[in-house]
Amino acid sequence: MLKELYDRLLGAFGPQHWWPGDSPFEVMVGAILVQNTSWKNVERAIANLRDEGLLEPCQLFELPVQELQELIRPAGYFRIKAKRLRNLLRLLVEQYAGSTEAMFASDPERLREQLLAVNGIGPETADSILLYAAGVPTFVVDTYTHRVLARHGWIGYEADYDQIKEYFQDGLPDDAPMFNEYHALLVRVGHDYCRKTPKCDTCPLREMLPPGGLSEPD
DNA sequence: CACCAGGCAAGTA
DNA sequence: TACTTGCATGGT
Repeated sequence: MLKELYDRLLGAFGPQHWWPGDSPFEVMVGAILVQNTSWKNVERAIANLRDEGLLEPCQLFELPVQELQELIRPAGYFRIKAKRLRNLLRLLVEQYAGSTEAMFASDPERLREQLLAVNGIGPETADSILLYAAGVPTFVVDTYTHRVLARHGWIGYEADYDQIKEYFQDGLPDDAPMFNEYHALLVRVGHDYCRKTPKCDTCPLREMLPPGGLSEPD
């Protein structure tokens, strides 16, 4: 069922080419910066860091917080995100000598716990780092995932992050590239068709509703 | 003008 | 435990 949904989304939209950034570290930075923010704004912030030669763990950790704030300002929430970035950098630099390879060599479940212990990293950011930077086959859940599936009756609106994550991982093979593409496709269909004013009439999923059909938004 | 974007943590009762 | 609010820029 979930595989069929994936095939249909891929057929309707094609590959989304999401987020193999120039380096795993850049992906980690982006994972923090994109929290509740459009990717377009994040691109400017990352470009600022790249122009300054700061897309490297130790260099960035040495940068004073105020300067970091100014560089990432276009991504919004710049004061809190500067703190959050530095919290992540502290883990990377102090526990893994600033090496993403060393960090990703760690056991994925242990690393997930370590990431979640960082103030400013919640489940989606942790899983985004694991999947998109480390290549670990873990499913990333976001607000669109929840909304699309709930509205189509696949899950209940009350389902929480870990329940939705399990729902996907139990129903699909452990395949990181597929999880990568699946999440990107769900964001795409959510953004295009499943907003607060839905465009369900033209949604590609309209023809594959499970028994129960569309439910009311929230 | 209002509303939204690839969340998260802190505050309140 | 279960809600609510703050965080902030840039695009529609």
